[in-house]
Amino acid sequence: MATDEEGSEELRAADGRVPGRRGRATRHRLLDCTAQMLRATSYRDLKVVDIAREAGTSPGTFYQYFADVESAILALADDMVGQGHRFVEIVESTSWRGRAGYASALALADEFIGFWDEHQAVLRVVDLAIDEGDGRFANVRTRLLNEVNNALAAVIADHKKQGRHPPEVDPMATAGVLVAMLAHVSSHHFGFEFWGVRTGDLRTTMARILYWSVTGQKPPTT
Amino acid sequence: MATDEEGSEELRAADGRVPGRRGRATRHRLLDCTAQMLRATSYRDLKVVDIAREAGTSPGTFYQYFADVESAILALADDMVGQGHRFVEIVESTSWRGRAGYASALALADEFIGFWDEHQAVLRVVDLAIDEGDGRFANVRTRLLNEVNNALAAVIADHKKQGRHPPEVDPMATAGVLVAMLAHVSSHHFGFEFWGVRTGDLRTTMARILYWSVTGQKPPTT
DNA sequence: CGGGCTCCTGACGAAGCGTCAGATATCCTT
DNA sequence: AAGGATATCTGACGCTTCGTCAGGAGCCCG
Repeated sequence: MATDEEGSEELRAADGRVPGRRGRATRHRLLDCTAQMLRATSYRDLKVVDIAREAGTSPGTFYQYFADVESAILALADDMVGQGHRFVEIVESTSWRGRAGYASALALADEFIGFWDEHQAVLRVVDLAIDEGDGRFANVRTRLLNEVNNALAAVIADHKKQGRHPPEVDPMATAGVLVAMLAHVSSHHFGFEFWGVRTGDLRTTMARILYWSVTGQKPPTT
Repeated sequence: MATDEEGSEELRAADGRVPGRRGRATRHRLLDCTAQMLRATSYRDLKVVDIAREAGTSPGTFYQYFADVESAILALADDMVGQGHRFVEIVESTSWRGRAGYASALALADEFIGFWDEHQAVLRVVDLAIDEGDGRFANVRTRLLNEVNNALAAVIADHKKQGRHPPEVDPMATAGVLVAMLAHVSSHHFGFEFWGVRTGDLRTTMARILYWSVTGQKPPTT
């Protein structure tokens, strides 16, 4: 079904063998150095030789564990996917009614902004690779956001069932657009400073749009 | 003040001279081939040699007019900026009240989706280069969207003055988030098919969010 | 202690980049 | 219309980075 390549059970080296203790340690060291150098250097300037040297090994060794630099970053991104659950917990924590609901909206905006700040180095490469048409990274992004998306869609569908949304509201499309907004604005919030817009204002704005789109009600005045 | 490099008045070749008739023709031919090959090939696989050969010339000639492939695409992107005016016309065409306003919202969503489909090859590289921290492309994107952004902010500010928005609404931040949403969803609308969301649904969803965020009113039922 | 497996090395050929000295085309002057 | 000056083009070259591979070093166990 799925390729054996990055199979979840067995880790394989380039030559097909299953790495032992020493091999796994080297692989891990290479990943650490990749992550560390990704924060300092621009992704395009990340050379295999440099990573290998930083990890105290040689380029040949790097290629034993990863097909290229992107594959190494893909592994880093993969480790990040599980943390997408943080978003779901916020979405499902309240009924989204009244002030508590608006607080959830704010919390969700905060969580997105914080998450993107925390993982910006890796996430930037994810977006970059997706723009270049790399399906492996599109898959990672989908897995990261799928849960929140579905959770949000469920809440919206619920509100629709209670007559708070007109029939033409599509819960899945609405959730998708909201998640896209959250992810993209979080990713580029520094770029807004050109227009004199501070992150705090973006946070409130996104929370208001979120609250209205989910509940169909105006946000409570603060 | 600004660099003379890409000065709006005088076009310069690599050696500093102002190109004549033949030179400008060659430059134009190179740009055309770049645009054409960008649609067929992935940006990463775009080689200077290939572009030059396609244009019936040699790599040396390419470097006479552009520092690298990115610079050529930057020139293409620059030519696109002026068309951003299409968005402004829609924003300013009505008072945003009632059905006519909602029609504007729909039209704006359509225009964004259409524009991104039309220029996807170049816009993809723009986003890509921005993610890599290239200020020249960030500048292009800003110039492309600045007008709509300001126009939208003005409309929102107007509605706020009329008491349709609470004081905590920041027109500039709201406009920024809306434009970000429009641009990003338009750019990735095919990616939504994973969730079974069709472009038509995205269009309606964005128009609703747009209408509410601008006017503070629920969209009229269709 | 030695055979066999695991793991690592660093030099190498391929490929793309950007440059430059010289060749060619075009224009202008007289 | 010839001839010189300027504009434009060429393609081979040196450089860098990439990914590979044949062989060497380390480790474990009988």
